[in-house]
Amino acid sequence: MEDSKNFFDKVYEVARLIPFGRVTSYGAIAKYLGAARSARMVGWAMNNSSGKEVPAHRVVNRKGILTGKHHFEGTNLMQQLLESEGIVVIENQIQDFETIFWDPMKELS
DNA sequence: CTCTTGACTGAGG
DNA sequence: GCCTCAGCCAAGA
Repeated sequence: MEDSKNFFDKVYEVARLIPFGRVTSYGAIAKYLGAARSARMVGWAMNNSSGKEVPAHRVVNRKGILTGKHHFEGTNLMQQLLESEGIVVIENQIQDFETIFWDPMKELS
């Protein structure tokens, strides 16, 4: 957290700070890190985070769609993880997204 | 070095 | 609300 050697490391830390039953977007993380235009890099970091303890399933795109579910093992693993936290997911899209949305800019400011 | 791909986003029609 | 286009930057071929 302190060093923040790599952009990726920051992404991992923020992702780990996401509270239970909450979700955030790639852009929110990127913006919090000062790279608002680098949302793709957040996604790339998540891809590299495979095998780590990063709750990537809590990170979705700005629409609340599980765009990254394809990167998980099963076809519905990501959805199951979210549902396990009380999040309702229909057709790969999070319901009440705005309600459970966790903005690091507001929560961590 | 150049080109393509990608877990994205905002603006414009 | 939807679709399309452009910008963004890192990694791999």
